[in-house]
Amino acid sequence: MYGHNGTVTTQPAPPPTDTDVCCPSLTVSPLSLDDAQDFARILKAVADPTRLRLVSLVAAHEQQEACVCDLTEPVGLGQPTVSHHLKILVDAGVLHREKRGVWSYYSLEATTLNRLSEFLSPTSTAHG
Amino acid sequence: MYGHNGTVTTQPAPPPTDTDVCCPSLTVSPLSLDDAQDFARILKAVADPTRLRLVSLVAAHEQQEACVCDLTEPVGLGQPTVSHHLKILVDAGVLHREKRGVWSYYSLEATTLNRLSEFLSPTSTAHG
DNA sequence: TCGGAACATTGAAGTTCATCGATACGATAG
DNA sequence: CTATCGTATCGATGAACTTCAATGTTCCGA
Repeated sequence: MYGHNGTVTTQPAPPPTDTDVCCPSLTVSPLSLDDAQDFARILKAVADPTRLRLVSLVAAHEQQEACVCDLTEPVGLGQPTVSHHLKILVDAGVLHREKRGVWSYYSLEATTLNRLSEFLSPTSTAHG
Repeated sequence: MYGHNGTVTTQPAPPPTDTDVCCPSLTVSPLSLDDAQDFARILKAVADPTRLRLVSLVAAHEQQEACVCDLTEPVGLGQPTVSHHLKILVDAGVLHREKRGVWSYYSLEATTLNRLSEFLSPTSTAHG
């Protein structure tokens, strides 16, 4: 989609590279609009001081999980606001929600953070 | 400041860990409000599809630098809008601007992306 | 000195977002 | 069944963000 101003001469149809298929990197090749929107969606979920603190609180909590009542006080916000932020993090795949009885326990979704970390890493090393 | 609910048994006065001083990690200990705001600011700069594409275009360009005129067409936006996004990225420390003649050449600030990558990495490995 | 080229800045319009109060939902205790 | 507790959702409000058109600024060539 990017090289349409030039004409393809040698290669007839170069297949997408491994980086394109498995884990696109920010600094290797120009991002497609789809990949850009995909990663921007995840990044936007984390790009908020309150949500960063929520993630860190969940990760640092016992058993690496916490319910809403554990989080409202540390971040100093109301329960609906905290639930709202947690929903955004769950929708983005950063946190995982498991309901046990009346409580909702939130835990880390390490895969998403790892994908983000490797995406931003200037030197893409390991390819899942 | 973080482990005050427990009692220290062996160490008399544990100094702040390297992670706290050098490069705080999202999943190690609860973030301070300052650190959260600091990283949220950088993340917010990158949490946009257009800006992600701009960064990737700069990184993939020759000499790993590009001027505004190289970027307006690929992202399909006007010059003022692209300049606006680039300013946000420069202010966040993601890109570096160097003016040569009439042109402004933007290049990657690898340190910031590296810091972000390690910050998000679930298993903090290398420090510094 | 004048004109043009490349880029930055300003002002405005439309949209999205963070936050709160009120309310609804589901589970448990009595 | 009723009351209560922990959460999720809804509606509203004020702020922030994205985008563009118009204008300002700086540099180079004639």
